[in-house]
Amino acid sequence: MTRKTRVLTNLELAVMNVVWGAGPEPMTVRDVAERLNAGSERPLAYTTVQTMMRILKEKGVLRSRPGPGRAHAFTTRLSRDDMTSTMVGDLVDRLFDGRAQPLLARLIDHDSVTRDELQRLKHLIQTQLDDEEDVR
Amino acid sequence: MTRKTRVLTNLELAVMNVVWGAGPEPMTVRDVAERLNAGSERPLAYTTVQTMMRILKEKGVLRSRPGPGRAHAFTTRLSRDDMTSTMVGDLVDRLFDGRAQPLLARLIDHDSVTRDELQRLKHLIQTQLDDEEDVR
DNA sequence: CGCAGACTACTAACGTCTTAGTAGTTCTTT
DNA sequence: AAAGAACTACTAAGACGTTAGTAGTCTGCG
Repeated sequence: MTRKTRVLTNLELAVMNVVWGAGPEPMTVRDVAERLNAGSERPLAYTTVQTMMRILKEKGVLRSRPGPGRAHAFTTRLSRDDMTSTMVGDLVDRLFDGRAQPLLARLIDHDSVTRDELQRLKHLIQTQLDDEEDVR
Repeated sequence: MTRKTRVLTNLELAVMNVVWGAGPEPMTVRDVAERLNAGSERPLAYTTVQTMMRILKEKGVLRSRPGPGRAHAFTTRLSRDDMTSTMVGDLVDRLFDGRAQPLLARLIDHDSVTRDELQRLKHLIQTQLDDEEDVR
């Protein structure tokens, strides 16, 4: 019952943010559930988290081995970066017909970025341009 | 039965791309269905498109008035830009905790952008920086 | 050893998305 | 006026997402 990976939904992403955020150590369902529910007014049931992690495994985002005690030890199979690429790519496809430039232009235009960040981006772009120069 | 607007799904987006792409003239279900199915190997049923447009109306993306003949004339209530903002914002929230900068950095880094486009972006950023200078 | 707790696997129910059919109404054409 | 075409409103069904319950199994403690 392999699912097509594509994009993660809200809850899946919430779970994965916990797993990714915890570094490379494997996590059990309990680990994730606790961190996820820490300070939440509407905590999710243990079994809900468990179901999510099963689905994430089916989607190929998580992998599991027989873990500590009777629990499963889950580790990531796709990095946050991998998933980010997929999801940003998906959005770019859907909204901008696969072209990244319009997305960038709009992000810069709509003052979602501070002055400082703009400066840093400019340098980043310059670096990128220089790098390509070298390659040539 | 008003639906929460948030994000458009694939098919909704396909329909809206037709409507947005047609300029400001109102469109009927038939108009959209025809353009949508033009050159498609698996055309959608007329009623499918109709259902989509009803949902888009419920979501506040389309509006309709008694149109030509017995049909409804649909016009957009949210521009492509509005929707883009919503959806990009949603992605940024979900993936980057609301910060646009990491998204930009990643787009620039992952050579999804040509050299030419980078140049243009640099200018865009410069303009943006200059503008803010003026404001101050 | 026997029980309580922890854990998994399975199942369920409801919502929304996708896709389309049916029934009913109006317009046009003969 | 009758018939057919075009159009809408309503309904439906399957897939997936979200949320959780139940049943069954293992393990550690008294």
